[in-house]
Amino acid sequence: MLKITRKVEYALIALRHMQLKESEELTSTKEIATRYGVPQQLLAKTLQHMARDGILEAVQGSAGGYRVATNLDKISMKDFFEKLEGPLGMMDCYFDSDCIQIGSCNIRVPIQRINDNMRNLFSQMSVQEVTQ
Amino acid sequence: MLKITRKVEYALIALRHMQLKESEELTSTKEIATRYGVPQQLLAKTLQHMARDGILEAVQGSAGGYRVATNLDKISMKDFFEKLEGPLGMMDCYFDSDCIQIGSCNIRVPIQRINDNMRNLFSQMSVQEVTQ
DNA sequence: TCTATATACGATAATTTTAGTCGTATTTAA
DNA sequence: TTAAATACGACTAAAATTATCGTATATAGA
Repeated sequence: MLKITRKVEYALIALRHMQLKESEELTSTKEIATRYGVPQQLLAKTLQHMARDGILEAVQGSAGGYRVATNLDKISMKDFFEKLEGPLGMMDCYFDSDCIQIGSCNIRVPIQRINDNMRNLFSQMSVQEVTQ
Repeated sequence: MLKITRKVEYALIALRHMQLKESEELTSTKEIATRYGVPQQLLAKTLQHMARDGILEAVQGSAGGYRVATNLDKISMKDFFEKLEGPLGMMDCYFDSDCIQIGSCNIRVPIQRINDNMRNLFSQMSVQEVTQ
């Protein structure tokens, strides 16, 4: 429970790796995959995902690759998680309300309180803090 | 990602239900299962688990059941999670160090920092706060 | 003493989620 | 033209979670 996924893990590894370089320099999927022993195809999807979300800029073609496209100080870990994995809730009923038991559930409100705390924690933490 | 499990969910539902009663009164698995529409066998295991951990007291036999056996104000959500689900880490390497990539991993330390924050959050929150 | 109704718990099955792979298309530097 | 890169939907595999089964034991009450 309360585990981050490989997708997020690989994304953070990639961002941290890129931040060790000059900001204009490109990094290929292969470079990261071999350097950190990570499955290249899955990493590729993750980087593509981040490119779609505007976190990375992709350069296509033979000498292509990715570079950081935004100020990571301005992105919270909460937003980062949600870009990659969707809504951040400890239980689905935080967003979805189609749970049949919703009328009889006695912990919905308290769980939402916990969840607010967790979202708040990750709202106050920037990606930069993690990858710098 | 970052989801609590049904086991924890059912445990919280049960505790909250019991706290609405006189402290000596017993609650059976069936009572909670039918009241909240929760699978009885799985709930049973969860309650047994809590009994082993000293959170609940079990009374066997025909008119048996469970009652809260401890001061829930004194148990943090972190300890509660760990009793039910084991070590609370966003990545396994927080506890296990047999990851092959541990030498080349560039995010171990930052991830541990995040994890410390999360553990800290749940350390400061009592079960009572959630189930009262 | 018998029966109904509880808890106790290991083993197993089903389901869901996560992780990883495949195949193909497109882009572009050399 | 070729090699090496990104783009991406479809699919498969693996792992984790959720749920069930079967059996044993305890005990209140008829």
